[in-house]
Amino acid sequence: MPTPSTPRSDRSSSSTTKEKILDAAEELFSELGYDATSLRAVTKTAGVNLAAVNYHCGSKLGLFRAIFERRIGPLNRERLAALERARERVGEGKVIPLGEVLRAFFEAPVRMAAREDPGFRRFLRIAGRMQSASGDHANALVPVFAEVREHFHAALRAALPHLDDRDFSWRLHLLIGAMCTLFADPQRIAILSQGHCDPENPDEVLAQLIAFGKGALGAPSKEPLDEDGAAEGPA
Amino acid sequence: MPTPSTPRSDRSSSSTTKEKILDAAEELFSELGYDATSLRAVTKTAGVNLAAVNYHCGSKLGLFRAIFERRIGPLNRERLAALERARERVGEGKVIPLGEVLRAFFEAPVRMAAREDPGFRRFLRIAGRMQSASGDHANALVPVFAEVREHFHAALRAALPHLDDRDFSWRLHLLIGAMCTLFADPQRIAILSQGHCDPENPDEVLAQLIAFGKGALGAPSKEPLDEDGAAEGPA
DNA sequence: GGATAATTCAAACGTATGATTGAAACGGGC
DNA sequence: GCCCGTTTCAATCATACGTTTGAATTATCC
Repeated sequence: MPTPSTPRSDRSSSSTTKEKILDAAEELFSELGYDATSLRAVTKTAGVNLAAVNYHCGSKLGLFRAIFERRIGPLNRERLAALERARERVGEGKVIPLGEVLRAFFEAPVRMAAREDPGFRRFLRIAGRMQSASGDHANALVPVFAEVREHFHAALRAALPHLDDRDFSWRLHLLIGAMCTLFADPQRIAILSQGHCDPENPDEVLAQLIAFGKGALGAPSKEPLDEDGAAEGPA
Repeated sequence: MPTPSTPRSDRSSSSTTKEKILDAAEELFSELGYDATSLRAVTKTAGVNLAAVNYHCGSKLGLFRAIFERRIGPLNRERLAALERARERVGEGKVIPLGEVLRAFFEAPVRMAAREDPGFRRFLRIAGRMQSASGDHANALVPVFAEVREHFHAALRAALPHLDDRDFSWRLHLLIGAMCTLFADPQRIAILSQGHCDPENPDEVLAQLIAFGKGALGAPSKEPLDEDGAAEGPA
């Protein structure tokens, strides 16, 4: 029963074995997926012994969970804090405007991915892929997003009184799917848009996500009866 | 070099070996993913010999491609036909309204998945997952969607003159991501919405996708300068 | 109905995987 | 300076994988 209380007193020389493993696994999982990544490839990339991952994480599934344990806390905290700031800004009982809620929802992951640490970007890619994955490793982290989801669900619901429950659920689900697709492979849009879009620019990504989300969530509830479905967007 | 010219004269008793393989593979790939599905599981489910898949499809990757070869033709044809019908409806040089283009884009997969054949639903699930997958099997079918994508790209572009190229590319990419997430796991929204949403009802799915897409794509190009991001959706 | 091609089958091949072992090396506390 | 808990390491286990083989079986054509 190894319960590493104080892993190392001196970690000046690079990093812990476990951190090296997590970094390597993050990289490989994000590029190859869970199944296609072998522990041998992980330990080789990390420059550690094969048995180290079982020692530090217990199993391959434990390694996957450990990746999330390292990153999900800061991300969730930042998201909820941003929502709280928005709530304080508008006042106690007031409804937070849609754009503000969406900004609070998108800003943390976008900004954190843009900061120098490439590990977080890779983590986001893994997380985005889990939206449409199955298996133990995917099921293991359903609860991990539950709290954030509930808070933003409530805030968005309040900002969208014109929608009934069904419309609201549909749109929120689709919007999260759009976000996850973006996170799952940011480079794809750079290629498909032939360079028009720059997924490396956090301001651009954020602005686009918010504009997209506002339009999608804020669209009218029931289709107006006129048949021509021309864009009613531009004021 | 087996080149099965006429596979079978009598196929009254159930189906061909290859069809049994494709059906089983479709089921397992859609539930477990490509890597987690073994040929042994496929052949066992299909009730055929293990070597049959290599005989009929060449390899596991060939099996994956064969699944797409069977389904993608009818889907693409139906989508392009729907777009063509919409084009004829509005007249030669006219711009097809956004809602019509979106309907042509979404209707075929939604309707085809709703018809009795459960195989197509599974195929859609596989296809949706490929949006955020990597590896040979995912790369193998990039060109498979190219033609449809180009046609709808052009039609949507014409319907959205108020957007610049960058905004347009962002929104289209995000919209396709939202759709793929839905196809990749239709049951998820039924669970997360606590039964409010019924992904089995094609009319509901179609209406929601179109409403979502119209709002998302049709949203104003540049953020209005007023700071409160209240929903401008409801007229 | 016999030759010929197409298909099915059981068995095996070589390799890769996740996990485990037990001994060796390391580290801090006294 | 020795002891003990922690960590590393090479070696190995059992299993699962995709693929291949060659013989047996079945369908097709003349």
